[in-house]
Order: sequence, then structure tokens, then C-alpha cells
Amino acid sequence: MLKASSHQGRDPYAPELLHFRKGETIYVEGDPAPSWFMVETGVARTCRFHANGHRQLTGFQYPGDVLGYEQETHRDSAEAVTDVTMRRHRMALPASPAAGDRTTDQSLAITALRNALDNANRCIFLFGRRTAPERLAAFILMTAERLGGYDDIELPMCRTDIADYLGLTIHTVSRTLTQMSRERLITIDGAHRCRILDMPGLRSLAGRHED
Amino acid sequence: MLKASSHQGRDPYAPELLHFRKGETIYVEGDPAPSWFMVETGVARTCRFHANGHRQLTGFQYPGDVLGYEQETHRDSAEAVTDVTMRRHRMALPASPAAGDRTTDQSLAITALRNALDNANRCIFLFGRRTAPERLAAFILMTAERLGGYDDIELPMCRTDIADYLGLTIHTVSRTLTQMSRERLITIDGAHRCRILDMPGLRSLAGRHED
DNA sequence: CGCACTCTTGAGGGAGCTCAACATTTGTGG
DNA sequence: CCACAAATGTTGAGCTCCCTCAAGAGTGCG
Repeated sequence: MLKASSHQGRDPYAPELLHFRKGETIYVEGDPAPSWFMVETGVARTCRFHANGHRQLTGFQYPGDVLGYEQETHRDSAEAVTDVTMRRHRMALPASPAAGDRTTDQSLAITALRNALDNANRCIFLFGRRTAPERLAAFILMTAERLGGYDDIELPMCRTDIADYLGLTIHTVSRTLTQMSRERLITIDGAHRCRILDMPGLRSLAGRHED
Repeated sequence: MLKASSHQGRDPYAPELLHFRKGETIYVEGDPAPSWFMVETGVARTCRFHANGHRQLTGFQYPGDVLGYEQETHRDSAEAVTDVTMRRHRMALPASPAAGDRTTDQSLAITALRNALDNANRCIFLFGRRTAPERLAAFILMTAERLGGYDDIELPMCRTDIADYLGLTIHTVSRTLTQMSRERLITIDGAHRCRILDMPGLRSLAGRHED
């Protein structure tokens, strides 16, 4: 399941660098989870599938973000949104045999988990009982912040990803973005690029007057 | 902000037992977060408020669940749904001074965070682009599992809590529950008690044919 | 008993989904 | 390089689900 450019027989605790091409699967829901990943370059997505086939994205992971830190088996699937480079870490099991600096490892894990939890809670907050324009405004602002806070944003994911993340259809996403550009909040330049024109207006729409 | 029945001058690392009465505030968004909590008895809820005043619950915490494990300041508020007993733990800072078994403490934190993250992801999954009946079916099943897997469930929270958690209005929650009892999926016995009549039907409605 | 609070129920309207078609971009082979 | 196909994105019309507004019923407490 794990596509690794691995070298057998190396130090099993040295974090390993892996490459995935756009669209490739990193791991699948239900796979055993002996390791977790931190994005170095590119963007990944995590998702789950409903019984009815509907896909729900649970998050996008940018450089520095962690994914796959779960007990026993993975609770979601992960795929590469763009070409992506990730570092694979061994699970820091409490009862693991002697191996280097476990404490540092655990601290790293705690920080990573805390960030992941914060992101998850932010999502729950952002997308509970909100209109399509509010969700998209929040999404654009969130993405802009992740990418460094510039007004010019490269959206690495396709419309379907955005829709499955925000709990909308691609039609509504498309229509709403068009509407937002009509209202001079943003400009859309192709499918993967947009620019924030009216930051206060966008923040207000997202329900973030302060912060 | 922290209402503690604390004894000054005790071992600062001994987890402390706190009591909160139904409706009492445990901590508030923005408070400094020098400690985190684990529920012993009762139920708590975490929530955030939108600029427009709308409340979004981010989770319910049952015995064994953790809350407030955040960096620097709390990212959400926490309140007691019922009378609740919690154990307060010190943050295990990587650079904290010598104090007992830090490693065990960190392992505990990792387990707690992992569970919290799993719950958060489950919520994102359950409530993305789903109808009111689907959300409520999922909610009832989730609550039943949390309470031990019995068919007879005591819902400790009020309708407003359920609505703010699922991103619905109390009207829709009420109407939908009534409808579900008309369809013989559940019975409603007062505001805080329900019984699952048709488990397969409920699982199917929640989109969980297997698992 | 009366007040406050929570929950339930109904009628009407609007946001977003469905169905359908078209436009644009990307990829592939001649 | 162009022709064509496939994938992705945009736009419109109609309908459904859930929110809004409004009122009534049940419950707990002084």
C-alpha cells in the first residue's frame, strides 16, 4: 500500500523521504499505521468515503503539516493533491525498544497532533451551518494564511476537492466563486489561481471581523 | 477564569480533581491554557462563537475524553452539560523542569490527543453534506456507542446543544426526531431519553452499512 | 398557580442540490 | 502542430430540504 523508495536494512528510525505524484495514493483507510508523515513540499489531502459513495475531505496538508498519526489502522485515506514530498516517521510507541531520543520524538508528535487537532476544530467551526459564500470566503482566507498571507493565491486543488471539503457541490462552488468575483471580492484567474481584492469584505463575509 | 477547588501549595504536578455544576463554564476561548482536563464523570461540551453570535459546538466529552489541550491559549470554550468531575493535568512542556515521569505524561497526552483528533475527524466526516435525518441517525449511533453500546440512550444534552453541534436548528432537530419515531426507527421518551428500535435501519440511514 | 424555560408543530420562502447542457483546458496520437 | 477525446469547469431551470417566523404544548420551580 505504501509506495516507498525505501532502502531495506537502513536505520529503521531515520525518517525517510518519500515522493508521490499528483493523484497518487499515500495510504488507504484501514491500512495498518506503523508510521506517520510530515509534508515537506507540495500538498496532500485526507478523505473518507460514505457508504453511498460520497467523498468527504477531512483536510488539506501543506508543508509542515502531519497526517496519518492514528492508532492501529488509518482512519482516513491520503492522496497527493500535487506532486508531494513527505518524510515518514516511525510511530513512537510507549513500549518501543531502545532507540535514540524518544522524548524529542514524542514532543514532535505532540506538537504535530496539537496542530492537526486545531485544524480539525477550525474546520468544524468554519463549516457548521453556514452559507456557501461564507464557507468559500472562510476557505479562501484559510488557504491564503496557510500559503503565507499573500493576496495572490494558488489553489492547488481542483473544484471537486473544494466541494468535497466544504460539503457543497462543484456547481455551487463554481457559481459562488463567480458571484464573489462579480462583487469584486476576488478575481478568478483560471481554475487554480485567485486574488483577494477586498480583504475586509471577505473577512466580514467569513464572519471574522476581528482576529 | 478557572473555577477550581484548589489547594495552594500542593504538589503542582499532582492531577487535581475539579467539580463543575450543570451549565458552569470550565474555561473560555482565549484563556491561557496552562493545563488540560480529562473527564471523570458527567459530560462536557466545547464550543466556539461566530462573529454573528451563532454558536458552534465542536464536541461532547464523556468520561475518559480530554479537552483543553491547546497551545498558549484555549481555542474554544468549555462548559458542563451535566454536573461533571474532571481531573486537571499540567501541560507537559518539552522544556519543563525536572518533575516525575515526564515520559508517561507525554504518552498519556499523545493517546488523549489522538482520541480527540479521531473524534474531530469523525465529526467532520459525519456532518459534511448530509441531510438532517442522516446527521441525527449518525449522532444517535455515535452517542449510543459512547455510552456503552446499549439501545437505551440517555441524551444528556438539550436540543439546542444537539442543533448547534449538528449545524441544524432546534426545530429541525425536533421535527426530524419525531419523524424518525413515526418511522419506528427510535422511540422518544421525554427530552433526554430515547431507544433504538431499528438498528439496521438507523445504521443504513447514517450511511454505515458495515463497520 | 403563574412564570420561565424547553420542546413541538405548522406555514411559507429561500439556499443549494439535481438534471442538463455548454465551455474550457488538458492530454494523446496521427 | 493539429485533431480529437477526455477531463474539468461554468452556467441555467426547476425542485427539495431546511430555515424563518409564529404559535402552542409540556415541564420545572418559586
